[in-house]
Amino acid sequence: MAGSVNKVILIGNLGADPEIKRTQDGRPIANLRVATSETWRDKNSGERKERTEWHRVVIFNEGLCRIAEQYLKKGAKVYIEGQLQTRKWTDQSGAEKYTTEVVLQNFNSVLTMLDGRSGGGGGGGYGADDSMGGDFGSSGPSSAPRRAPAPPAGGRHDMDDDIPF
Amino acid sequence: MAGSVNKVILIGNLGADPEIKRTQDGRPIANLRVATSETWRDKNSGERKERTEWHRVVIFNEGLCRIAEQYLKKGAKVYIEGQLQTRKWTDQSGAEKYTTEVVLQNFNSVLTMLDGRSGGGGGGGYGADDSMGGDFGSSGPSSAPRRAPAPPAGGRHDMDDDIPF
Amino acid sequence: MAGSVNKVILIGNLGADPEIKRTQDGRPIANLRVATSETWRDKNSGERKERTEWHRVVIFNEGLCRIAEQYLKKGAKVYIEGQLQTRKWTDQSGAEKYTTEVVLQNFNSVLTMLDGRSGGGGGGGYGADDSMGGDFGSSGPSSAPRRAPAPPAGGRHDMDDDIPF
Amino acid sequence: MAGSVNKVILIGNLGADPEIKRTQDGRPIANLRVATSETWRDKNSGERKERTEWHRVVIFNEGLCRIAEQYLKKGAKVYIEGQLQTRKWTDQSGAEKYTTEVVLQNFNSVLTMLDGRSGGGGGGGYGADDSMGGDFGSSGPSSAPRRAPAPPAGGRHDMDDDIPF
DNA sequence: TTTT
DNA sequence: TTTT
Repeated sequence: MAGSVNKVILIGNLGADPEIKRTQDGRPIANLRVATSETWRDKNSGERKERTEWHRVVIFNEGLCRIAEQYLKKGAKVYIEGQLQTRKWTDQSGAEKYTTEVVLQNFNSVLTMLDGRSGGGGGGGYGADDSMGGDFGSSGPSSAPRRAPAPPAGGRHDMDDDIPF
Repeated sequence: MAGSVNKVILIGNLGADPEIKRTQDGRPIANLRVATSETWRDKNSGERKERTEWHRVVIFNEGLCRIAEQYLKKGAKVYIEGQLQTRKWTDQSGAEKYTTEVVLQNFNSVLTMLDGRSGGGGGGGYGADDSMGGDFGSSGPSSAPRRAPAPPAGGRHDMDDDIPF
Repeated sequence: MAGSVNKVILIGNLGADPEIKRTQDGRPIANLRVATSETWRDKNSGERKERTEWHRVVIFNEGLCRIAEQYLKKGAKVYIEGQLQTRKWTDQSGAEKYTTEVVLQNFNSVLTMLDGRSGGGGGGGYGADDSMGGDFGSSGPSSAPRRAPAPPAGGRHDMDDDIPF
Repeated sequence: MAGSVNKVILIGNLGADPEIKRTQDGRPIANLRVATSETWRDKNSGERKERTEWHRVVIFNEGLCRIAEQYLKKGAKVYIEGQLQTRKWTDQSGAEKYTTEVVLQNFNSVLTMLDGRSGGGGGGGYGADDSMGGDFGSSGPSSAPRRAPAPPAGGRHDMDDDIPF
């Protein structure tokens, strides 16, 4: 159609370790179960309420699969950008089913770990808050070499790194 | 869980006129079918490919329902911000089904018409490119002292309202 | 203009404790300095590079100001949704200056703490990963009649509020 | 810092035709002036108010520059995804200045035309509502085995390309 | 079922 | 300087 956008942004926690499968020709596919939740106080009763939503996240991007496999564990908090896709399938009884997933496949998919918890079982490894950028399959931010030359004055690098992050 | 985000952003076209229902206590619910699509050229064959995705959008917000009812028609291009929700239901045969929808219900839902096409049948009305802001149901003052001309804070008025809300 | 969107999404860390000021009529304004950074490996040299960007975030929303004041400290990791605004001002020498800020003021602003670090000095308090929702100034339920499981009726209060708003 | 996100989403109109410059080594840079605006009705006076915000958008991505050059004109409505960057420069009088821009440079930048208006002067050309994807500079195969018809993973081809990239 |  |  064009002029079209299909984007999902989630910040949530993994309900289980990632499941990694492989296609016949060897490419990895990672499946994540991600929970988001909202809490509010009931207007009438004053009770604290909570609603948790579970999302099926499927990663076809090879670099992001590797990240998922190596660093994500049950309980990890993640930032995800993907797109909505609904697929049809048939269960054992022959009944038609539809499943909607958040798919990370395109150039503009992002998977970032927001904490460094090792999760349920595994030995963590990856440090807290280490960046995992997005789409490891391609170039990446591509340095900003042209920043210096043309634009007025010295680059656009407001680096104040006395701050110890 | 908290520290959690569940956001869907769509720009797409309505596949049909909105369907408006009412709850027993009179509140409106609007259902939209929104198509997004992406096109690309096949790496190998060089063919032009297209993939269309259909989204179920459900609007519980009363103001946005009114907008949908009055101004949106089949074919209209819309900008939508909502959240993902999956609900379980049982069909006539007793089989359990799940349906995932993009829900516009919270304070941060947005529905904006991006063109003024009258669509399939109906007589348009609402002007091309008119904004329809988000969540017209409530507000809350407070202002932005340093901003010279600034919309009321807490207001949900990115709207063009000759519309009587 | 209408049919228009102006949205900024940041996940970053506070470079300093929030600064809270008050307008003459007593409303709070919070200023945050938020750093985002990206790292990548240089194509040619193979070196690891990093670029940090500093953002000025201004909160006019009263509830979010309180959150900032009470729970955010230097070093805290936050999720922010706001809008871009550029304002003109004149410095002491009479020179015209422009400053671009990420403003949290409207209904669709969000401020969420993504960790529970107490930051540079202060004693934390707010627990890790607690959500702080958006726009605490307003509310208004509305339920989700079709949602099968009765519980998740529709609050618009992505907040965790043992916090007394 | 890591675990960081810096994203701007705009839907607005071009205030002027794009300005295209070239670096010494021949790479194009496109500058856009994009207006977003919000309208609301004043709580007290009942007057209709409007606030327009002007954004400086800079495109370093070569494919997107070409799109801008060939298809965008004054008045065009666009969808933009980029990131915030502030750069420092010195004016003729030696005064230090800062300018904040929405930069389209990374893999996850998007520029999509939302209408087909030819704008102020020029002869249109590009059809209404054609998509123009994001970051045409690279790609990378891998596919989506379960998706019946699916765009190549890792590809950045939300594009309609009779355009020869 | 939309759109190009 | 756009758009409505």
